[in-house]
Amino acid sequence: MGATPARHPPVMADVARAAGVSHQTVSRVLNDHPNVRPETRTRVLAAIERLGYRRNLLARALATRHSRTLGVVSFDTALYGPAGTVYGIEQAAREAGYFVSIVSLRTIDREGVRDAIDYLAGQSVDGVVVVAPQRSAASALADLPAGIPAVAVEGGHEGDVPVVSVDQVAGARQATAHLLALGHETVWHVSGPADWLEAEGRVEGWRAALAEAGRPAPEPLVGDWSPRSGYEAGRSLARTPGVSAVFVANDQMALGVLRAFTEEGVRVPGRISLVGFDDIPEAAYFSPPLTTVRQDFAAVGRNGIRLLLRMIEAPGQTAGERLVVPPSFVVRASTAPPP
Amino acid sequence: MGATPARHPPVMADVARAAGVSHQTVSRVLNDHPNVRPETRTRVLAAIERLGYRRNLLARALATRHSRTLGVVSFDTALYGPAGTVYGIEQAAREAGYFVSIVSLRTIDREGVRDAIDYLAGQSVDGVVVVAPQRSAASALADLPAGIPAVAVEGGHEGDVPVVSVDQVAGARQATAHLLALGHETVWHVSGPADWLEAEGRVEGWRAALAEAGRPAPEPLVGDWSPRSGYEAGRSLARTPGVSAVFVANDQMALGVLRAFTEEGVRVPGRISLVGFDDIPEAAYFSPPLTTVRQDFAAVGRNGIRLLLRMIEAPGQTAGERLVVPPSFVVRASTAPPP
DNA sequence: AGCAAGACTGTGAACGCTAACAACGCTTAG
DNA sequence: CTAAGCGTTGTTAGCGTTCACAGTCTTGCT
Repeated sequence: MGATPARHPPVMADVARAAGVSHQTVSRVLNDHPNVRPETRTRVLAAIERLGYRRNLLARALATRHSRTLGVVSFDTALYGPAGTVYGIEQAAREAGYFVSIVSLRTIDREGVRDAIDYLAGQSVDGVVVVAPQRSAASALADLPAGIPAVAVEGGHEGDVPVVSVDQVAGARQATAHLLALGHETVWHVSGPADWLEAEGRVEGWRAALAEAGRPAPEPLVGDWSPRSGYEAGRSLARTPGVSAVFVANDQMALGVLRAFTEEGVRVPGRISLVGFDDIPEAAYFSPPLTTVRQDFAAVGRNGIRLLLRMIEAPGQTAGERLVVPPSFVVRASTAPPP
Repeated sequence: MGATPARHPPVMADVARAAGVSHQTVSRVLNDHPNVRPETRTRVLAAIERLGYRRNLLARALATRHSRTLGVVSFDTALYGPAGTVYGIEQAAREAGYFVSIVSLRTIDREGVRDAIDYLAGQSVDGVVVVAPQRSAASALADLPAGIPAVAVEGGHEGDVPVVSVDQVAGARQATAHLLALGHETVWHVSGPADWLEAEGRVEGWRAALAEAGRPAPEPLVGDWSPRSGYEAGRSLARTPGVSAVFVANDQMALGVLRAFTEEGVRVPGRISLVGFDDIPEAAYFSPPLTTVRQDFAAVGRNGIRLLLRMIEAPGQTAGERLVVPPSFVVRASTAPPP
């Protein structure tokens, strides 16, 4: 009772003293080493409990040279897609016994991604997953610091970093083909912003379906994912003669289009059919309920982690793998044969 | 050239050797200590550059006993509210030169929150912000491990942990008063799930406004925030005679209500007026555009960080502060006088 | 010239943990 | 009866930083 109670939280040595053993024995108990006498173990455990001891993970990571922490580099985690992916990542990592440290970039350029990864490397993360939906982000992966396992999700294939993503082209193709099969002459497109790989993939799929059917591809209207930009595209489309089917690159813009059509007196799907992309939770409750392409973002995140863990556990084969999650097409009430 | 190139990334000692100085001088350069000769500084900098040296933040944190990292405990980061808040937190923390480590709980109970905070404490985070929109989470804050600065956001007042949140009561009151002022006899309510503090606050504000006007409060319908639950409430409401105004506890449910009304042939705002809560990006493009209460989630996150940093820099006055962000009322086209 | 004050740099010891090895006591076989 | 073997524990040395202190080398002043 002579020593003043430590002002700092207890450390391993304190526990050792309290239990009458060496710090190393405490460490052994904590790490489930086999050769500790049961009685000693319980004594140590009791001391830990009594002192409220918590092991310092930083010191542990410093000594072992790995942290059981995975780094995530993301961009605008408030968007539906990235948010869902990051959520999947967190859950999968936790299940595998890893923790997650997130760096969320405001603007996503080569330098930002590099800095983020450098920071994470400084934290001794065991691996990194980069949410790289934009071309600029994906290309930043080309010159990753070697030595640290990394995967990209929601991105294109660049360098030899493994990638997990939803097959945008297939989804867009299916959406377009669906409209064509209903009898529409051609399908218009409201695309996402230029730098986004997903936007590009959807344009590509849409073009491919059109080309397959031998139909002309109208000039796409370019949006920025927001309902507002969809609204503007919708106004323009409503006034363009001959438009009977529109494939919109995401559901939020589709809502904007829908709103513009309502204001302009264009009935959906009576006069114009509409297909979206993503299947946000709201889409089923639009008026009319939106036919769309569902992406399982959480699955993308989970698979990203699975791939990353495989790389961590069996390094070497850093083959530029590519894992594709198939989208699923959800038919609701916004599509019908042309008038 | 005799030494084999280190298999591990270079450490401070390597830089020191390369620059012909002591490791301590390298440290000084890195930490911008004043007393380093300019020439020495550039020599060290050059060596750092040449070797591609990156300081090990773990070791630094271990030595300094703080990590310039803030911990975030959150729940379902895929929801609009928490996602927005977490985004605000990340941005504000980054601006202040802090990093962010996130633990995202699947279910939010006392034990989960405790574990999360313990883990973060083990990471030597300098502070913790808990996104605690549920009563169970908020009450978990009552027995926080002392010593580590913490604030709660989006939560109620419990224990003496400072809280930042949007004034739910005021928002709900305003929404209800708006409907009353339009001439509606009374206002019905579709509430959020039981355990949520925000749901409770909105019920309270709604009740208060009704009581003030001396109007009876109908039994609220309870939803779970999802469009689907709103849809069900909407069907029920459409068939209840005498309903002319509904205040829905969030925009997603309001969308569901809207959909049900459309299906039942109930015109909005012709026969029933509708007010939502949150102002999600989609709300302005509903049919009709939704009158709603906007919450600035990012501001909540930013203020949470601001409060936390104040606590970190000036410990001691852990007074149970309470910072309230005012909501703002956005009138669109879903409200009108009763028929 | 002499000497203190200041600038600059180096040395050793933490920080709290794990890894590697050494040492101890007890059993068991030769 | 002794040596080897095993289970169990303690000791020492890192992991890569920073901190406290002790030096050394300039200056500028008397």
